[in-house]
Amino acid sequence: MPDKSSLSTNSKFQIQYEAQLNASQLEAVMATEGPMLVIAGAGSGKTRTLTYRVARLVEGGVAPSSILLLTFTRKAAQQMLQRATRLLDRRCENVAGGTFHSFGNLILRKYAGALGIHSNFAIFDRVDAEALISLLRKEITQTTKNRSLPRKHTLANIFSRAVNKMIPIDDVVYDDYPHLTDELESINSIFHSYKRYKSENNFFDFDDLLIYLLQLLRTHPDIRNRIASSYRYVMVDEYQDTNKIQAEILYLLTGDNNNIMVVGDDSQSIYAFRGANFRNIMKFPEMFPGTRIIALEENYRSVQPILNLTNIIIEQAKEKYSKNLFTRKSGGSVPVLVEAQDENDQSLFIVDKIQQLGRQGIELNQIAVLFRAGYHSFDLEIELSRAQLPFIKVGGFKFVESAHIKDVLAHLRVISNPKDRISWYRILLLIEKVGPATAQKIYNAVIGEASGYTGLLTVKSKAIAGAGLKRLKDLFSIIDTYALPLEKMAEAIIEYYLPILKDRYDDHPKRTKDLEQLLTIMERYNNLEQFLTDMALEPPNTAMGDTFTVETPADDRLVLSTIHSAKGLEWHTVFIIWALDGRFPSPHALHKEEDLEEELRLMYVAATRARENLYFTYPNQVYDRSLGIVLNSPSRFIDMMSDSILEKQSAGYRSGY
DNA sequence: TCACGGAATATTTTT
DNA sequence: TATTCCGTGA
Repeated sequence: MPDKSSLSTNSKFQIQYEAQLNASQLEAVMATEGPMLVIAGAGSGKTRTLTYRVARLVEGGVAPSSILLLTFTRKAAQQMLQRATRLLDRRCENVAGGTFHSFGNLILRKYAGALGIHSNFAIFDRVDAEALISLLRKEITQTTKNRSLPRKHTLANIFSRAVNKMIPIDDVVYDDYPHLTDELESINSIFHSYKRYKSENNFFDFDDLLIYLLQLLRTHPDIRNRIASSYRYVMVDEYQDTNKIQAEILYLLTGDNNNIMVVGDDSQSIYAFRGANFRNIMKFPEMFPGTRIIALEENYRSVQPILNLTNIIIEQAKEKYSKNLFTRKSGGSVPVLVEAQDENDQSLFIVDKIQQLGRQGIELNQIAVLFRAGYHSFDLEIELSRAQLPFIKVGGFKFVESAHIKDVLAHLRVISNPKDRISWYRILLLIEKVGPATAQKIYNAVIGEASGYTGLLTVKSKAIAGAGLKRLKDLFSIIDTYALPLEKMAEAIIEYYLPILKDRYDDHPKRTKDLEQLLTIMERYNNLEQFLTDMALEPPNTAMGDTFTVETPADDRLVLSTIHSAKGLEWHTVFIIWALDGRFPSPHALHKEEDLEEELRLMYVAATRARENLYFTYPNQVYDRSLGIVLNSPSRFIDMMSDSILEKQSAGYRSGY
């Protein structure tokens, strides 16, 4: 334990904290003891502060492994620790860091036994969860002939929201899905089957990682103490996006020393759909009496004209901590609102503008196009390819969620866990002449064999004499007899799978490339369970179809991103597309004030990503089929701004098309 | 029992 | 665009 006097003087530190931080940042970095809440405005050096604080603690003699840094993504944690390492030395690499979910995973692998759970649980990602829900949903549809049940996707959303907010399913449905109240009985019934299946088969979905962690800490004071005392300093980034479960976990995790620091910005809370509540941040001082509150208000990111605009956006919020953001960055031009004739006109405008910027010497990776939903960029992606502008897409549909990757992973999963019905169905249904009925028969037979996945080899094949099944048996037989290492196993599976892939997908060359990428990733692993866990918890965040080869910062590619995935990042020039009222805010958010507020904050997050240039674009005259009206005005969040704040232009590329 | 095509339908964001 | 349902033919 470092003595306290050494922590409060900085004379013998090699890092020049005073020279490199402003007064508020310095205060946050130097005050290491006791609870602290840092309210950090957009671009105010939040990451910098956390990084320096890690370095500061380590430099002051705190053991790196007793520092826990919880972040929103694994990448964020890695980056901070890398920077701290550059600042100080390699000791910083040993700081424990990651997401709440990965932390839950880590702890539960060790202590699940205390809850009566096997610690070799497998992790269900969203796609798996939906596959299971779909199966259970079908059972209900068949028995009750109820045709109006919500989609699996909707069901998964309802379940997750209920769990994350710690409220009953009924409340979620009444509040957020009132049109489904007639189906409550079925929805609850599917939810219970879903939970039962998970516990019977030792599966954890994402939410379970938090739920069981909380349960463990609540019910086992001894374990809780052991964990709490092993982390003397806890830091949490993006606190505005934590939910009730996470807040309580933190509370239980913080031992007697109370050394907890959370950093966040209530104005940037954009994960309410996942149970996040920005009021968490207001409640923090109540939860931890004696909390020191520090506000970071100087913005180092954006030029004044951008800040003028973003301040007007956030002023519209009804409920917020007020902050006073200011910048010393002078110059810069007024943000621009561009009216396009239609979606393609919008895309052409972006392409042209990016080429212009290129001629001005702005690198592609300094430019980002942001949007509300993954599919908003489809048309733009086509035009970018046509113009041969390389891009990388972040957010939306993910690589590991795409069908061909899931197919290959499913083979590995039945090897890892032969009881995994979802994965068995998945791989069996790929085979010619095998449908749901046959798959079920085979699955039951395999389970009956009680010899793991090789049970398939001894299944009587009179009913199932297909050549396709024979191939699968051969595959498993080879894997089993030669006890192939992970990489060879995957190669064998892919070789088996390629003909199926070619048969099923027209775009198989692209997908084949993805599979090669998967192999590259697997080279780093020698443990199957570890690999499968990482694929679920910390998959590459790039969208499918991308060559997502290891992060190459030098790589000069334009960034396309959902706003959610752009959190915490910044670019020289930012385009926000589809800034059309009825798309952004989305029409579903109009009925409830709090939903509308969240959309507003989302717009704020998007706009505050820009350093020098900010463009909003919207296609005019978009007919919305479900609403039955033509959308033709800019987002209400920016529509009222005067020309001195937001300059108006029109694109008009379409006429010369 | 399976495969396939056509048609209707729809909320989005992520660990 | 993806999902799901339904009918038809093999």
